[in-house]
Amino acid sequence: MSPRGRRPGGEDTRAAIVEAARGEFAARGYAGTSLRGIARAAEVDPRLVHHYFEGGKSALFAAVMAIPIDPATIIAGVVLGPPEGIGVRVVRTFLTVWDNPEVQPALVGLVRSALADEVLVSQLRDYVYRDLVGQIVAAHPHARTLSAAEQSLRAGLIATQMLGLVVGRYVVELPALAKAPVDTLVERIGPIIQAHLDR
Amino acid sequence: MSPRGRRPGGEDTRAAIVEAARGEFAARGYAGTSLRGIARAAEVDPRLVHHYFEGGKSALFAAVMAIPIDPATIIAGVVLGPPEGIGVRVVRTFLTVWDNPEVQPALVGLVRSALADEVLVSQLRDYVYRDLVGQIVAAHPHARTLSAAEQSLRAGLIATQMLGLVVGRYVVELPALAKAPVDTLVERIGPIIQAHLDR
DNA sequence: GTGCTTATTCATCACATGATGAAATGTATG
DNA sequence: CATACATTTCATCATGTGATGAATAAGCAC
Repeated sequence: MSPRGRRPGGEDTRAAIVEAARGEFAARGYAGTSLRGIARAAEVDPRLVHHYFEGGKSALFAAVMAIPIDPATIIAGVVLGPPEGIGVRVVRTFLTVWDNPEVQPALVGLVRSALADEVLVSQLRDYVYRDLVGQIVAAHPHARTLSAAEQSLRAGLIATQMLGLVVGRYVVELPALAKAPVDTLVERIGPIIQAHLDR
Repeated sequence: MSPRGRRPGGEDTRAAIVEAARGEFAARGYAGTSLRGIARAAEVDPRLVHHYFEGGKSALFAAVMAIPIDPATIIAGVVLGPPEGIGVRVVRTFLTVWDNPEVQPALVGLVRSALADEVLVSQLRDYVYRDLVGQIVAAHPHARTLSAAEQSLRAGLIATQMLGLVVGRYVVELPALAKAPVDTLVERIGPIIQAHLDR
């Protein structure tokens, strides 16, 4: 009962499409990107985009921007260890993930597109708050004892700092931020996060 | 030699177009917004958009998003006064401008669109760095004595914080941030900016 | 080779977009 | 009223878009 016929060998063209799509989405956002533009960038017939990604543009976006990162794992690594070091661990972990050239284009594209679209932005909001920053605040021995409103505020302030870091370093690419070594940023920003949690 | 003919009285329809355009650009970004969509939202014939804004979409965007804010004036107000209060003044001034319902939609639309577009983002970069944060750093008695590289880094870190504030409070609209009163944010974030300048 | 399956190409559809032209309508001046 | 100009409407163009169908080429099992 082995499968007949030609094998789905076209792994290279599919990869070309994915790569081109990542680039386009990252540079132009979701609305500004066209399937034909992607095909052009990948030097491929536009029909192939539909062939490999049934469901069209949205499916392609979802497939290409599927981040191979489990937030729970990230959080787990950050939360482990002494509470007085959470700040620097957050920043370091964050930067390590984002500096990984494997996932950076996808993340940048995701943020660029999410910030420009009403429905995507609500998903981003939930993600940032519930899956990331909220977890961090809830894991800190002092911060977790605060009122719910105060915890939300702390989470918001931390989110502010991390969003700004992402936007400044990876989206807007402010020179000084984009060039700065990870250690420098950890050293400068880590304590800020820590202060939001401690005091 | 008084002008003959009908007066350009249609001030209301023009206003409707402007308002609709602001809303659309703010919600969908530049690429995601169509002239016909704007006309539809304004309940107006699409041709009128071209009639009132010659030059099409880009001209309309430029006209509608022209921010009635002079950065120099803003900076001047912030820089005046004791250096140890710059941090809180920056944050307060910033929030006051952005909370103004007159300009908020335009600013949000501008940021949303800028973050999704390659060429707009470079303008945003120059603006943030040269016209805003750079000026602040250069005006601080301690920070201005630092090396150029260090000044850039400080500016970048401050930009991080302010960008994050904007994105978090006005674009993503994280609940705790969006609801927080100005005083609270000034109190929490002001010292962070100050620390970037002082130490 | 024969048959089956996939990859690739070509052609095309219906639709939305930005843009422009021309006519019709309204409103002021003289 | 007649003229002049702005507003508004209607019609249309070329182009780009996402999407689909059909045909051809290529690889693998039998």
